[in-house]
Amino acid sequence: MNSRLSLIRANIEKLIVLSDSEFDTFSKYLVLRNIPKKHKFLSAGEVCNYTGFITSGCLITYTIDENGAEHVIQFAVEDYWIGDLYSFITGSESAYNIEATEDTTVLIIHKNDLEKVYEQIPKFERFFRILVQRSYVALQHRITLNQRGTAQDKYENLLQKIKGIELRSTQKHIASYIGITPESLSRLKRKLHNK
Amino acid sequence: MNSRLSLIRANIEKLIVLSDSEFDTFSKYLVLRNIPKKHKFLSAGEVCNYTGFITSGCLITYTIDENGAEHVIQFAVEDYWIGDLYSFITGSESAYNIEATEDTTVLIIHKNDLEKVYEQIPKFERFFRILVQRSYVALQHRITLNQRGTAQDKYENLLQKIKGIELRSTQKHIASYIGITPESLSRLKRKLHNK
DNA sequence: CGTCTATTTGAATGTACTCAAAAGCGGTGG
DNA sequence: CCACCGCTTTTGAGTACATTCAAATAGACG
Repeated sequence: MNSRLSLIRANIEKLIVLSDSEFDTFSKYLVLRNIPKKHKFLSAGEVCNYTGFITSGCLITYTIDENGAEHVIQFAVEDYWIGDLYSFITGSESAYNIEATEDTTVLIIHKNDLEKVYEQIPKFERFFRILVQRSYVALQHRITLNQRGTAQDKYENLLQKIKGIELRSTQKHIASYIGITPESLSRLKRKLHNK
Repeated sequence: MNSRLSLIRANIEKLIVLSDSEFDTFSKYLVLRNIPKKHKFLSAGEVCNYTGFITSGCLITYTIDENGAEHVIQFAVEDYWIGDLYSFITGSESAYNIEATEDTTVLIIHKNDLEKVYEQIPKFERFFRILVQRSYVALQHRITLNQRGTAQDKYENLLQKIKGIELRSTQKHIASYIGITPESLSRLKRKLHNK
C-alpha cells in the first residue's frame, strides 16, 4: 500500500505541493480496489460516483453502439486517472464501460469524500480542475490527429503515448481505438515489421 | 441590442433561472463585437481572455498544422458559445484561429468580469460549468463518430446538427471538418443528390 | 486435450486520395 | 457595368489504403 500511496502522491505533486498532513488527510479517503482481468471497473448504465487512480494494470474505456460493436475510446495504465467525468459530475448514468485488460489495482475516492477534501484542502480543487482541462485538451488533440492522420500515424502515436501497450491489450481493442479493423491492423504491423 | 439580449437570456435560462435584476447585472458586462466575414474573432498566439455568445453569423475554429494545412475543428452559429476554453482557463496562448465565414456579431464577456459575475450571482458558476461539460461530451461523441462512421455519416451528422451550414460555409471548410478532401466532398454531395 | 477466441493471410471490393484540368463564382478595378 | 483575376467547385483517371468475407493458424484457458 505504501508504494501505491507514494505513486499517487508523486502524481498529485506534479501539479500542487502537499504537506505530509495534507496528503494524509486526502489518503484516508482512498479505497483500494482490485479489478481482475476482463472484469469491469464501471459498467454502462451505472452512475460513476468516484474517480480512480491506477496504481498497476491497464483499463480500456469503450461504448457499445446500436449494432453491438465495441468502440474503444481510451487506454489507461498505471499513473492515469480514470472514470467517466460526465457521469461523475452530473450524476447521470454512464454510457461507458471501463474494463481491465490485465489484473489491475485502482485507488478510488468517492464523490462525497472528494467534496470533503475540497473543503479541507482547497488546492485539490485546482488539481482536479487542471486534470479535467487536460483531458479536454487531449481529446481536442486526438480529434485533430484523427482528422487527417493515417492509421499508421495513429498507431505510432498510441505506442508512443503508452509504451508497450501492444503487449498489454488485444489487437482488437487497439484496432478499435485507432478506428480500423483487426485485419487491417495485422497487415499494418507486418508492414512496419518488414522495414 | 434588445433582441440580442433576449437571445442570450433565453440561452442561459435553458440551464438556470434568472430574475430580471440578476440578468441586468450580468448583461452590463457584455460587450458587443462585430466580426466581418473572413475576419478573426481570435488568432492563434493570442490569449483568449473572454468567452463569446454568437447572436448572428457563423464562426469556424481551426488550427494550422506544421505543413500549413488548415484543420477545421468546429462550426458555431447563432446561439452558440465560442472561445478557446483551454487558453481562457490557463491564460496560455491559443493554438486556434476563430474566423467568421459571414458577417457575425458576438456578445463577449471578459474573464475578469466573469469572475465578478460569479461573485455576485453564484449560479452562473453552475451555468458555465455545465457549458464546459457539454463541450467535453460533444467532443467524446465526435471521437466515437469519427472512429467508425463513413464520411457520409459525418456529413449528414453535421448537417443535422447545424441546419443549412452547407450554405453558410465553404465546401473546403466542411471537407476539412469531416476529414476528407474538398474533391471527395464534391463527389459525396453529387451521390447524395442523385438519390 | 479440446474448445473458443484472436490473429494472420488471401482475394475481391469499395472508398477516398492525388494530380490535373475545366467550369463556376465573386470581388475588384477600369 | 463589364472584363478579368483568383479562388472554389466539379469532374476525370489512376492509385493507395482499408474493408469485407472466408479460411487457416495460433494461443489461451479450463
